Formats: sequence, C-alpha cells, structure tokens
Amino acid sequence: MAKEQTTSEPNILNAIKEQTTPESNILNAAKEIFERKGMAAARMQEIADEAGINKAMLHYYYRSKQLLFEAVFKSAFSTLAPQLNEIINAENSLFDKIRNFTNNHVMFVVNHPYLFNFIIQELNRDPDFIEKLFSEKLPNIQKFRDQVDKKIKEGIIIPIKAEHLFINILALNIFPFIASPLLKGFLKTDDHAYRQLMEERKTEIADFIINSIKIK
Amino acid sequence: MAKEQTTSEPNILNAIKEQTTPESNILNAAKEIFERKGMAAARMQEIADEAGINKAMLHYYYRSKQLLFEAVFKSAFSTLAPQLNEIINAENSLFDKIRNFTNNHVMFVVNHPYLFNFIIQELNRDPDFIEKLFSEKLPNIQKFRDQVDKKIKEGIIIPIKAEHLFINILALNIFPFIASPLLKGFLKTDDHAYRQLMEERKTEIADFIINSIKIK
DNA sequence: ATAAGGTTTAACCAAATGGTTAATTCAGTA
DNA sequence: TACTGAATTAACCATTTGGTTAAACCTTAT
Repeated sequence: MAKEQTTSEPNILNAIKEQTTPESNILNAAKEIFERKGMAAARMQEIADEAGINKAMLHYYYRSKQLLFEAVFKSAFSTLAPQLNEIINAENSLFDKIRNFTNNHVMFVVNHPYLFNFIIQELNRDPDFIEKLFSEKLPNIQKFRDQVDKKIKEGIIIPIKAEHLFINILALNIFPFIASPLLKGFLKTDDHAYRQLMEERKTEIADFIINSIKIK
Repeated sequence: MAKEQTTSEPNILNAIKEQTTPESNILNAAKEIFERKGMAAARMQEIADEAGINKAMLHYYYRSKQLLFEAVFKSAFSTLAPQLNEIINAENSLFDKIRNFTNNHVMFVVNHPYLFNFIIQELNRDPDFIEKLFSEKLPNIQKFRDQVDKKIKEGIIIPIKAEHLFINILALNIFPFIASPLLKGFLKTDDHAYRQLMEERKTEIADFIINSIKIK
C-alpha cells in the first residue's frame, strides 16, 4: 500500500506546489482515459502509458480498475456538482442565476469537454452509483423552489414548478454539448459553425428562458 | 454465408408474418444488449444467450462484432431519424409541430428506453460514424428554416435562428431522459415522482417553448 | 555503512473474449 | 433413397486484459 512520505522536504514541497504526487499523476491520467472512453472501453495499460509509468503502479496505488474508476468518478462529480449547485444555492436573483449559469457554462464545457458525457453515461450504466457515493452531500433544491415560488407570487414570472425550470435550464445548456455529433449531423454544420452557434447560445439560452417565464 | 431460402413456403410465410428469421432474431437480441450496454461493454456470448443460439451463429450471420454493431446502430438510427425529421419536414404548422413532437416524445422514449443514450454515446465515441453511414440521407433543415423565418416576418414569433429553436426543442425533450439518473439525484426524486414529472412535461415543454417565442 | 521500508519494474498468470473450424444435423431435390 | 448445400453445434484458438509477484531500487534513519 502507498505509504505517506513522512520526511523528504523537497519532495513534499514540490508535490504541494505542483500537485505531482504519484497518486495525482495517476488520477489525472485515469481521468483523461476514463472520461474519454468510459469504464468499459478504458484499458489499464493505456492509463499507465498516459501517466508514463508501469501498469503495476496503478494497482499499487489504487488496487483495482474499479477503485481507480471510482476515484475518477468521484473527482469528476465533485467538479460538476458545484456547477449545478450554482443554480440551486447561489445568492443572486433568479434572472441573474439563469444568465450567469448560461454564460459560464460554455467555458466550463470547453475546460471539461468529456465531463458531462462521462457522468451521464456511467450513471446510466449504474443508476444507483449516485446514491452509493453521494447520498448525503447532494444539494437541497428547497431554496431554489422558494425563490421560484416567491417570484410567482409577486407576479414576476408565470406559474412553473421549480423542478421543471431547473431541468429546462440544464437541458438547454448541457444537451447541445453531449449531443453535438448528432446535432452537427442533422444541422449539417461543421465544427467551426457549430462553435459559433454555441457562442451565440451564451445569451440566446438565457433570453429564451427568461422570455418564457417572465410576465410582460 | 447465410443463403436466402429459395423454397419452403411455410417457413418464408412465417418469417414474413412474424419477422423471425435468424437474422432478425439475432439483430433483436443484439439491439437489446448493445443499446443497454454500449459497444465496449457488450459481450458476444451475452447476445447469443439473449437470442437463444450458439455464439458461432452470430459470426455465421454477421461475421464480426463490429459488423453486428453497425447493423444495430443503423437500425437504431433509422428508428430515431424519422422522429427528429417530424420537426423538420412535417406539413403542419410550427406550433402544432412543437406540441405534437413534445406530446409524442414521452411515449417514444418509453418504447425505446435506451435508444437516445445509445446513439449519443456511440456517436461521441466515433463522431465520424454519422457521416460514414448516413451522409446522404440526412434531412435538410431548409424547410424548417423557411417556416420559422416566415413566422418571424409575419410578426407571430420573435426573431430566432431555426437552428437554436431546433436544438431547444430537442434539448427540452430528450435531455430529461438521458440525464435522468443525474436529475433524480439532484431533485431527490424517486422513480414514481420522476415519471410524474415527465408526464407533466408532455404539455409543459410545448407551453414553455411557445411562450418563449410567441409575440403576445 | 547498513538495515528498513516504501517504490518501481519485468515477468508472469488466469480468466475472459472475439473469432475459427471441423464435424454433424437438417431440409429440399433428383 | 442418396446427394447437396445450408444451418448448427461443440470444441478449440490466439489475443487481450486485469491483476499478481518476486526481485531490484532508491531514500532515509540509525
């Protein structure tokens, strides 16, 4: 089992500065491969190559493919959860939330191109996974629900269940990226034109949503 | 290689009536497994078991896993394409299209629970696949574009690119199903309540879209 | 220097998996 | 009835793959 380094100052300092412990090196390589190919198609040898180490090291630090995968999944989910949490728990107004999330989302996807696909694909393979690993620390939607209901009472937006609004915000933002090959095909759009479309959606989506729920 | 049966009337009639040729039997079993597990995780033995035949028969009729997979993918895509085509090429009015598609979509997904996930997952694995197999017979969006532009000129809907509207319609309909485990987790909703939500969306989505683009 | 303990490597292993083959069965035909 | 060619099966094969192991290699403390 990997033992924590008790001494060797230069190593520890370097590791803290650059985050290049063997564990993190392996985890990053595993992220790369798992997120792009999924659990079933990923190969331990490929991860080892990506990390520039021997295949046995993977098992030395993470025991098995399953455990390495779970580490990757947890990390991926921990990257994504705060993003979605913005909608539910941020302090700003409802319309600001929608504009903010929509505006930030494109860049988030550029930085994590396979993340949503990976999470959704693996959760469909094992839907209980999310409960098994995150049952306690999933956010509570109640705050968002209160916010929506308040706006409805104030006559600012039309009646709509917070759940539906939440789903709609995510759908309009996330779907175009996870279904991009399909949409590119149907829209007969090349990569450049599609990126252009996504850029437009930064404002398009928020307008679309707000226009739909706002009472004029 | 499988030889077409030249005689034996009862067999042929039966096959035509019931669609139970060995090929179709294998294809159905392969659909079941491939669509649920994806190419990488699917096992030829499992498909053979599902079809109730020997593993060698799969290769006898379809040569290789890759070719069997491609047959399944083509079939799956041919099931889905007309569905999406409804939006683009149906003869009815824009609002009717939106209501129609949205209303039908829930039942379509119930009948083909893994279809969208499968297509999207495998297209992300190999984005060129859609071009390789369907380059010619993909629908042309021009008709839909004309329809949208006309409604804009008539002052019935606000200015919006047909591409964005098309993407939005698909996103709002399809996403809640492919991301259902994630959404169930975040909304803390059990299966029954989630199905209830999807039922509500049959009308909710169309209202949401039309409300957003219609000039009042 | 050397003993100790974590780290790294090369070689190896067993199970799984896609695919093949030779033999057998079966249906239709002459 | 015997022949012919397709359909089917059981056994087999080669490769891939996740995982293990024993030996070698540091690094550090005594």
